[in-house]
Amino acid sequence: MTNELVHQKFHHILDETLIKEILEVGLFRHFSKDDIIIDVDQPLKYIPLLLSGSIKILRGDDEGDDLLIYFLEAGETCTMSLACCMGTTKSKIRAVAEIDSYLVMIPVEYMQKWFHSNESWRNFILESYQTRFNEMLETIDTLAFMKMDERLLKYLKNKVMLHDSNTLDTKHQDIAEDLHTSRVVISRLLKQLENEHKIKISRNKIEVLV
Amino acid sequence: MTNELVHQKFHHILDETLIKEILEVGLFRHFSKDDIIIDVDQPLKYIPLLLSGSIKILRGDDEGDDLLIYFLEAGETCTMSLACCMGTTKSKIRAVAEIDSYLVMIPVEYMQKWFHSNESWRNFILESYQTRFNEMLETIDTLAFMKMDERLLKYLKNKVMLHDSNTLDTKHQDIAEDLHTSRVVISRLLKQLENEHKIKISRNKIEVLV
DNA sequence: TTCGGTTTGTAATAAATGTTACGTATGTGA
DNA sequence: TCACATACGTAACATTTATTACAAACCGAA
Repeated sequence: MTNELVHQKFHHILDETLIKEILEVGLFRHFSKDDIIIDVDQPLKYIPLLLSGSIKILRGDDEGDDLLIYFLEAGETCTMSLACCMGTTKSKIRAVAEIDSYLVMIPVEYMQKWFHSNESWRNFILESYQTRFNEMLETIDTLAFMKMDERLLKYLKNKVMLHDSNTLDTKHQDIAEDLHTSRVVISRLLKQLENEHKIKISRNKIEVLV
Repeated sequence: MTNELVHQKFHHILDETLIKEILEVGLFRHFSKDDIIIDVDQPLKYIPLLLSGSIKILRGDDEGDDLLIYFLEAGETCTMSLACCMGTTKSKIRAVAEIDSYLVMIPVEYMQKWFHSNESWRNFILESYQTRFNEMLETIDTLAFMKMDERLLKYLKNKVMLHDSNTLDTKHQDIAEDLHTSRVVISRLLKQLENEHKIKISRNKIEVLV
């Protein structure tokens, strides 16, 4: 079943030989919602390929403060881990399962080997880097140029897009943590967005109208 | 003379054959201080390798507002251009010569070709990505977790480090643009840093003491 | 239904940053 | 040396965001 998923999610970019090898050496793992897949300062020994679900990539500082950088979706890999694996080998980010998720974990040594031996893997890595690079730029943009109310709306819209549903079941506190601000600020701004008829709020639920 | 520089700055990472090819197909360019090397929305047809000098990589929004992302030093390449070249082909950043600088510009098609044919080039690209990735993370950190006074001091220290001199000849307005704030704010905070004996201010000059 | 924990609303206040306005210093070239 | 542009200092004020505190609403379990 997981084998099927590997084919399904990766055959468009990785060649048959490689997929076969992935099935041999990869470790299949399941994570439940809110499980921490990798944490800051943990050593990275595997490259994750996401088969299903969704993973939140966060930057955490020393005091446990977080900031959402981007989401990982099925068919993608975490470029952070690539960058980390090659260099310091310590994770600089935290990865948390947003919903139940299945992963294949590839031991780093294969990542290196394949990079020089398999063209489709090279392209995959390169493409991943590009995608994430642009997403990091986007994040920087957001932080540097946007006010909190804009950031909040953007965050909500993005979540709605990824979830394929207009309604998010989330509490204000969670949003505050992702955007690295306080719950009070989020509540205030959500109320404001509701007054502008852009969202509808109820307990543990936010309906996005725009 | 520029040929010498290519060897000097890149022989530790790129092999002889490749360097020879770079000398054949690369275009040598000189930029003076404050020259715009590439601007937002310009199409990217070349990968730059920096031979000497220093280049400021900025993110610019629509209204001409800027934010410094990182500096490029001799022996490095701009990973942004890699990411841009492969994808949208339009630059998402602005590159400005910080001081007089010499570059070799490699046409994109070679970048692709070498990526699959030359191991040392592959490693170079991969290493560049790692370095920049970490720097982008650092930038995100700074924006998300630090206050303006901390950001300012960090900016000054970084510049001092890159310049090999305790004294920066820069005006408050320039700093304000790099950090995406206003001149008044920078002047205020600089004064504050001076009172804390961390810097010494004079016209067009800042001496960093810590 | 009642208790108790969780989630949300809101006010009051503080701190950080942004904006406007204008005065003062400093260097340059006529 | 005088006029002028540029760079800097600073006050007053506006806006945005953070913090604290507490009340109200909601929900599930006993």
